[in-house]
Amino acid sequence: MDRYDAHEIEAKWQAVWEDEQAFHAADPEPGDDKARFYMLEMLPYPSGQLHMGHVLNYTMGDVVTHFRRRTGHEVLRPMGFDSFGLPAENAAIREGGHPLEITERNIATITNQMRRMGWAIDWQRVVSAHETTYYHWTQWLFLKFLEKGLVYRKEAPVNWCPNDQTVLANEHVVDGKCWRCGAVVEARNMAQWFFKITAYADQLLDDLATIDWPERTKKIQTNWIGRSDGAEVLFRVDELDIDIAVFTTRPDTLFGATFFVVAPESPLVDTLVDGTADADEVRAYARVAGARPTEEREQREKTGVFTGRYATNPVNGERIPIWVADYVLMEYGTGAIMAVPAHDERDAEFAAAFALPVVAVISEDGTLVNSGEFNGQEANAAKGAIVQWLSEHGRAKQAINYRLRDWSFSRQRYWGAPIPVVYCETCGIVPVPESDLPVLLPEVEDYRPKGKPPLASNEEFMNVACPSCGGAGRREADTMDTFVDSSWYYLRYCDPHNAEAPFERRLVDAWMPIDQYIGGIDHAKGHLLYSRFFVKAMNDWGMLGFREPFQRLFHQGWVLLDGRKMSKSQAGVSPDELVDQFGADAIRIYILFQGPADQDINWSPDGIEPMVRFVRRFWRVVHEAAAQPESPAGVDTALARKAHETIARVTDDIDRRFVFNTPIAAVMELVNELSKKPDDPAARFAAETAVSVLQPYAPHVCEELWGMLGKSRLWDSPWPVADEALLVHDEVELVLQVNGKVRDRVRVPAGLSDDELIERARASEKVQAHVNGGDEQRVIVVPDKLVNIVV
RNA sequence: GCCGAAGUGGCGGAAUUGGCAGACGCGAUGGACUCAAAAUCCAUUGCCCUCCGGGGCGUGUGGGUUCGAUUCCCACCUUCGGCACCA
Repeated sequence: MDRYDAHEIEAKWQAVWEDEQAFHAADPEPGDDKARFYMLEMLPYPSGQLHMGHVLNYTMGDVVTHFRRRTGHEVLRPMGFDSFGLPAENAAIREGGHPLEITERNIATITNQMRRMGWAIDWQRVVSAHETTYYHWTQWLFLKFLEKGLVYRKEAPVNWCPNDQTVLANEHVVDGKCWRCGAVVEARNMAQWFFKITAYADQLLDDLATIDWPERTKKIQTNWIGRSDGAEVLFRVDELDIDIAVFTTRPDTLFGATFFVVAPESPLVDTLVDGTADADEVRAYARVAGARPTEEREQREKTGVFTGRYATNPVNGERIPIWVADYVLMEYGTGAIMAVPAHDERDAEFAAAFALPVVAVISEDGTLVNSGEFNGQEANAAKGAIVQWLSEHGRAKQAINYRLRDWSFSRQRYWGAPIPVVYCETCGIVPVPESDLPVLLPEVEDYRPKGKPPLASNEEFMNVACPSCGGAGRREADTMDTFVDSSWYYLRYCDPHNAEAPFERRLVDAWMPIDQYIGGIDHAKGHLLYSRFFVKAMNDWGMLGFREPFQRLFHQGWVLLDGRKMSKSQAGVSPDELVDQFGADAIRIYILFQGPADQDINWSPDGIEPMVRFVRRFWRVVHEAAAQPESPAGVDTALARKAHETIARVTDDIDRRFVFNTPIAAVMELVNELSKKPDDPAARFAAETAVSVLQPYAPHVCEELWGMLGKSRLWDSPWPVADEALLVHDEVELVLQVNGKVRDRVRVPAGLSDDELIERARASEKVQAHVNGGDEQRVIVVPDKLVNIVV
């Protein structure tokens, strides 16, 4: 028997797969009816090397890829690099090189790491965001969104990261900090580009019901979109002869509105105070309060000033004072509220601070009081009734508000796709014509951020003729957020070399939506929301024929080092070093055997050595079995049954349950059984089965053993099918309970009647001892499993 | 504050539809092989008691439903995650 040499075997089969392009997915032919499966894991940022978190992610995807291939699917399993953007650029700054050079070096390193892990990737479809052949179409899509009115430029308060020196999307501010670098984010007013994702808020919410995603992820998106159903109610300011609208989710409390509040940034402030005695004072407050940094504003100590004006409550005609206070936000609703201190905590605090009246309108039993003709109605029913009554008088309408904001995606950084527009003094903002794409990212010496976009100081890039009038124009100097690149990369994989269009609809429709997507839950409200938005928009324009990109989603857990997420450069845990030391197969088994793949793993190398031992033992036991004669077809021994049971368990675990640790345990059990029965007539069959079902986990050693068993091309061989007849046991262990406690176990033939089973139970001495002559109250029988005697 | 997820041996974890708690692996203990070690193999291994037959307890805590609960229900504790002056 040859000694098991992981490195020799792994290099050998990796070379074969490379030569054959074994995992290349064939393009769909028009009219073919192949079963297809699109398996995708989130693509890596090439800001360093792979770490064990990637190894978990991609090994899991690899098991699914092999399993689906071998169960008759044409599987698309591509790979690419999210190579534009902050992660890669910051890596370049850290290492003191140019982003292009650093990025491409990292891509080469990661590619090599991926090959050494033996992952079944279609290497002919590699896509990198920074390649002109890719960002050409990112720019093309930008123009399309612009043309469709789903992209706009606006001066708005945005999140500025003082460390990364760029604007951040709301999605990437966590607890007021930049999610990448942790710096406290500042509010700044800047002209920025936005995707109008809010236009799809409802669909993004409703269509969650159509996809198979973890509930917690749907919850995150639901919270983030933050839909509130309510009403818009008009309050009249008689002196000025104007109406002010407020949004409320509690129209049932309208009779309890005792004052009215306007946000300090609201343009209404000026209108309201014009000509009042304290106008200057109010304006001064509004100016200071409106400019206050967000963190300070969240201090919750209520501040505000009375405007001197009154609004009329449309339900009862009461005149209530209008205040300006910074606890009301301009961004949400209408920037003005009716305040009901009796039933809103914030309004209550404000009323307490400024001695404003409080009128309760809902009693303890949940019905309305002090509410005129609505008294006695149940609060929820009253909501509709009051809005109905008001709308008949033209003073209210049903309304919906969202928390979701438009996606700000322009970045004041170098390493990204240039935004293809030109500013012209005569024509304004002019899109670059499609025929002039791509707008190439110029090579600049000094790409570092300095508070203004680095491209702005490149005169050669900036100065361009206006595409519309031919006069002097200036290019947009901001670049696109890397999340724009990753919002459509999975579509490009379907048609990666298309030079005429981002993709051909026929190809995308054949593969999409993605059957299984795997990636970190940290992308729940960013990438996963943006991508859904992109697909919905493109579907509306007829570019593709589906409305959701990711049909099934799974989040792998983190690989933690000392309780923290692993980063790309942790000493001693580089996949390369581990492969050098233990071999790829052992690493692959190790990372999936640690526990359920959606659970965090505390990194410790201690678990790897046992997996190496298992692979060696597996190797030895299969070699011993190979010396045995072929197992006869339909061989029926306990070992044969164990093998069939293993097939059934592994298949069900991967296919239906989507768990990856227990199949390894099942194969270990089979190998243990086999090692105890080396002469069993089913020994060879058991060995073949173990090799076959372990192949998705350890493709190299299994391929080698498959060859040793006289077979070839396991990666292309059909997945084994368990013989149903041999899954049924003819003898079962019957559990005997007395009063619900296990007292004995006996082996009985399968399929006995209830009466026969009770007979066996009564015959047990141990059962008799516990029944101890007591009266049988009741006997519960679970056929082939259990008898419970209650005395 | 609102919403959600999770809590099982010394450790990672298993138990799929309410039916044998602890599969599989680690670690530990004892033994075989060896001059010795490594590797390998065998046995034991939830806790407590034991006259070695067995008995009691046990899945975060306290209740409940049930013949029977890690699994279902209620309350609570702890940890983690999302949202949060969002009207």
